[in-house]
Amino acid sequence: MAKRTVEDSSDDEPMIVKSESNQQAKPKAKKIKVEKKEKIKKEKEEKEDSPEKEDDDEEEERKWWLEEKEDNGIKWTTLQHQGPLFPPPYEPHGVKMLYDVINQGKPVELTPAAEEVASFYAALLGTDNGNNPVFQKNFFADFLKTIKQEKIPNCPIKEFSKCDFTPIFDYLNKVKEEKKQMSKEEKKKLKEEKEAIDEIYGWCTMDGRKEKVGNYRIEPPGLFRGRGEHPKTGCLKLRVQPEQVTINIGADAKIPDPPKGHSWGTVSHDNTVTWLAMWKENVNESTKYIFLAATSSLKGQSDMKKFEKARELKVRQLATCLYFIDKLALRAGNEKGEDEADTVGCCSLRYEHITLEPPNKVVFDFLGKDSIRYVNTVEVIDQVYKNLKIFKKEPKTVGDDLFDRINEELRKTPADGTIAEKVLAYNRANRQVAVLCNHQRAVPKSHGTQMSRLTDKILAVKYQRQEVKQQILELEPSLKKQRPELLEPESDLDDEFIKRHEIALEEKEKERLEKLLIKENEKRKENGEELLNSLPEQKKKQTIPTMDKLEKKLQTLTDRIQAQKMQMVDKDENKQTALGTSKINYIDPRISAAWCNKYNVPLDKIFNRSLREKFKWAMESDKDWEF
DNA sequence: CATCGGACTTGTATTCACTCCA
DNA sequence: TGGAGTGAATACAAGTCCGATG
Repeated sequence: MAKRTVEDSSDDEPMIVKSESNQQAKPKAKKIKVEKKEKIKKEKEEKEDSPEKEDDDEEEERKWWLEEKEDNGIKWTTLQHQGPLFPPPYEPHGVKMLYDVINQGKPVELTPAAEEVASFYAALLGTDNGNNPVFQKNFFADFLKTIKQEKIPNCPIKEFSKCDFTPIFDYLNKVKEEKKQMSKEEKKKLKEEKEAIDEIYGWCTMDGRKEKVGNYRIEPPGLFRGRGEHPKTGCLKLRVQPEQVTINIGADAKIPDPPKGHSWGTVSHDNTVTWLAMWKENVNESTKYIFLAATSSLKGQSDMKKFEKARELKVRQLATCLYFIDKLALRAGNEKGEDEADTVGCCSLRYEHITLEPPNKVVFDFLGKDSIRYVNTVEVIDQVYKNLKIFKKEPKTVGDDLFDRINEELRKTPADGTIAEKVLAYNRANRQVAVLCNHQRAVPKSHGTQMSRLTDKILAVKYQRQEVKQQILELEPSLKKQRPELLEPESDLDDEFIKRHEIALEEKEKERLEKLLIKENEKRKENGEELLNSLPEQKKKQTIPTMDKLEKKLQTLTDRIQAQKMQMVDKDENKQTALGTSKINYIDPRISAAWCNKYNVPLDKIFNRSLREKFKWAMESDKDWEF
């Protein structure tokens, strides 16, 4: 098998995309053009070929991504939903905080509302937030405010430093512990209750179709956990009342009932927005929304739009490149390595290589083939000038590729590699995007252990392979000459490991036999037979394996080693990069899906279940699909 | 012409739930 | 068998974009 290694190249950027779709803009009827017509035809044919019978009870799944849709700012025509779910009222626990213990302080009597605020803080004792002075200051100011509002008689609380929240802290921990210790039935019941609520609030009907709602819960009260140096971190986030909430719903829809004894603040019927409910939060006065879930068609559509925009940009870049190659006979320009001269061609032009002179002149200055300087000022057509302006727009700067959308990292996938090798290639491309976006993470603390565990796993397989090789040679000693590799000892398989491994194997075998014995005795007990002290020595009927079987086994083991090695390399290279964000937000899922099809890699090696759900619209992209 | 804020998308901390090993 | 460790799900804060406003 040809061995191809996948190597990271130095500085060519993979394609990334940042959302541009901000819905305020309401462009006039603009069509999203996708290769839809042929697709629809194809779909139909497939249906006829294989009449599907599964899911017949479910209504036909809508493939919105195959529909032509006008983007006129209207997001829906009919909308029905259940409104938001409010958090349950506070249930006081009666556990009292202490104040000024050193001076014979006593447990403090608080009203439920004040107790609730105290408990918010108590829960955070010892955490980063709890220890943050700004957080403490803000919390305490609001705590005092609450005490005042509650008109608690003779409340002694004046200083944060004299407060002792540990009784509440301990109590909350105890409750948490008890929750963990709940019986299976109790847990199951709780889960079912949650699912029942989800069934009601988790769905809405938009344009006659059932769509998943994202966060249908009104955010519960608590302490604002502003990150970094946020000046308001720790402030009390008040309980939201229905009177503060705006419901957005179809004009003909039934307005959901507000909680008993309450009414909605406002009811609107704005079909140019996607939110179902909205309220103002008291700490930063920012608006909070209830939106549809990421898997909904609305979100999917805007996601797709985002990537279509990026695709457009690529087409623009290709066209502009072609224009120069055609007009000025520029060389195409390949990727070059670190150790080669920094010369460029058209596609590898960088930011600093051209300057724009209004209204329509472009000045080239770069080193071309054989490091010959190319300086030229040319007049270009308006469209090209406009394009170049876009390609030089911020945040692009000196050193960046002008035509950054043209190179695809995924081309480096080894077509004849194993699945594991291909996945590694994919992850490397994904990683470049993540590195580019600076999606870093701390190296997981168990990384070392995990790596050595993987090493051991590989060694264990190598050990097995060694044995199989020996068996082959015993069966057919003549192979020693023909296939000397069978004689070669496995790499890294040292005596120390073999010893350790054999002991482990022996122990495992012993355990297995013990279990067998127990089982056997149980059976005998039932049948009233006499019990055994040890299993009868198995008749060593070990049939001598055939050459065919041994060869097959050798191959499986070799494959397994290969796959595990790949996994290890992947894991190690990935230890300080978080792939999630780029996979969720920046990489066009159609690129990934098409890649999977092209290289015969199962989709689930790349996308987990929820991502497959979110990107349903992209999952069918066939192998010829091009960004 | 700067700034504000509504409506979204993106990023990250926390919680949940599952797995795997001692 | 339970408990540590993990990746997925969730919650919500933060960032972005762009039209409105004055």
